[in-house]
Order: sequence, then C-alpha cells, then structure tokens
Amino acid sequence: MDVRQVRQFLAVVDTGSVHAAATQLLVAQPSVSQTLRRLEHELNTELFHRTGRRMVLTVAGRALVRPARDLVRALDVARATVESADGLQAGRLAISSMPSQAVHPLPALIGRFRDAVKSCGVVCDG
Amino acid sequence: MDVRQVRQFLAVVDTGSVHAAATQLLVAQPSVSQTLRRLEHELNTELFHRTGRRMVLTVAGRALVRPARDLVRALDVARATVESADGLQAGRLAISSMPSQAVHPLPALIGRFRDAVKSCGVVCDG
DNA sequence: ATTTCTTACGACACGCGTAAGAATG
DNA sequence: CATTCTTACGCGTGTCGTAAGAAAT
Repeated sequence: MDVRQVRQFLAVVDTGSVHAAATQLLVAQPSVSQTLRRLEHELNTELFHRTGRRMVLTVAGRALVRPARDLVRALDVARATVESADGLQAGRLAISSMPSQAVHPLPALIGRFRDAVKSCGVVCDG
Repeated sequence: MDVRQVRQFLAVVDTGSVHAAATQLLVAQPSVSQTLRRLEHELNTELFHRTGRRMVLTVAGRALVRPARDLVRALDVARATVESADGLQAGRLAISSMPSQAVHPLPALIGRFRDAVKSCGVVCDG
C-alpha cells in the first residue's frame, strides 16, 4: 500500500468514476484502473463493486476512505512542516528576567540551551 | 515524498546511523543512503548534518520526525482498518444492561445503531 | 453508438544490490 | 586499519501512455 495508490483511490471515490478521477489526476484512465486493481490485489479485498460502468464502494472500500484521507493529510502536514522549518534557519531569542533569577538559575539554563542548540548545528551568537 | 522514504528516514533517526537503519530494514546501506539523498533533494533541504560518519538531525530533519511518525502510523491504521473490515463480514453483538436503562435509552440507541449500520449495507437480524 | 472500464504492450524511471572510493577515528 | 557514508553501475519491478477489446445505457 502506498500513498500514490491511496490518492488515486480517493480520487475515484470523490469523482465516482475512474474516468473523472484520471482527468482530475492528470493521468490516463488505464493507469488508475491498474492502480486500483493492484491495490485490491495487495489488500486481498474488493474495494469497489463493478456494476457495469458504475463504481460502488464495498464495505472494505467504505472503511478505507476515512483512514485514507488521514493518510494523505498526514503526508501534506509532513511536507508543510519541513517547508516551514526550512524558513526558520535564523531567529532571535530575547530573555528578560527578574534580578532574583538573573544569577541563579538563568545562566546555567542558558548555557545548557546553547549546548543543546549547538549540537543541532545551530550557530548561536550574542 | 513517499512512505518508503519516510520509513527509511525514521529508521536512520532511531538507530542513529545509515548502517544500523539498513540492517533493521533488511536492505543494503547504499539504498538507504540514496533514498535519504533523494528525499533531501525533493524537499530542497538537508535533513542530516554529515559530520564525518555521524548523522545529526538538522532543524528541518528534527521538524520532520513527528509528522513522519504520524504518517507511517496513518498508513498502518489504513491497512489494519481494511483488514478488519474484511473480516467483519459477519459478527455477533451482545448487549446487557441494568433494568433501569432497559426501557429508556437503550431501545432508541439500538434503533439508531441499526439504521446507521444498515446504511452501510450490513444485514442486521435479531 | 457513445461512454466507460479493462487488458495488452512497449518505454521510461525508480529502487535495490554489488562493488569500489572517500573519510573519519 | 576498521567502520561508515557515498558514488557508480546493472538488473528487476512498477508506472505510465497508447491502442484495442468488452460491457452497458
């Protein structure tokens, strides 16, 4: 099972036909058909009832929809996360404290923070 | 980005080295190395700092860990879901209750349950 | 007769393994 | 010198596209 297969599966579910799904995905219909076949074969289950030219979800297919959407969402989240983290290469951290903390535990904590941060390859100046 | 790539990435994260990850995944080291390279190239980001023979997560790599685990978990859930749905073609549900609930709210709840279940194509007798 | 799904086939890309090179401790 | 990561290359598999067949409205 693969997210590519799941994507095509969901496209068929949403559009209601292999043809429309292929159009939406910018691929040819046979590709979607073959992907679906292979997915069903891997899972040892029929995902759709083929009644002539209509694709109707089976019980297993219906069960797959929800986790399938979670899966593609998880992948989108992963990509978005690394993209946003990519922009966080530089930043500024300001720390203010009351005098009573300025000597005990603050310097030690800052030192540990710098060490931890440096071990990740982050340059820390100031 | 793909679950296979993410799996190998997480293996490297967990084991701390490409070598150990490859051993754990039952593949050769160069495969993992190449997968990692390709993943980094796709994401336009370095995921690890290569300091000699040590692999240390970059900021982007560190950010990817959490959503990566969510992703593989989502895929496992998807597979488990369809597998269990496949086996749940027939089953038996026993409900017991205290007398005080037996007339209010139980029958109504059971009725709604039967309706919901029937809309999924499940036959419900008894 | 048109629309839609499926099968067949050839081309291209991807992933993996083996082998060899580079670098670190 | 041994361990580890990387690059190079060959092979098998998978995916896609085009073309042709089958079924249904």
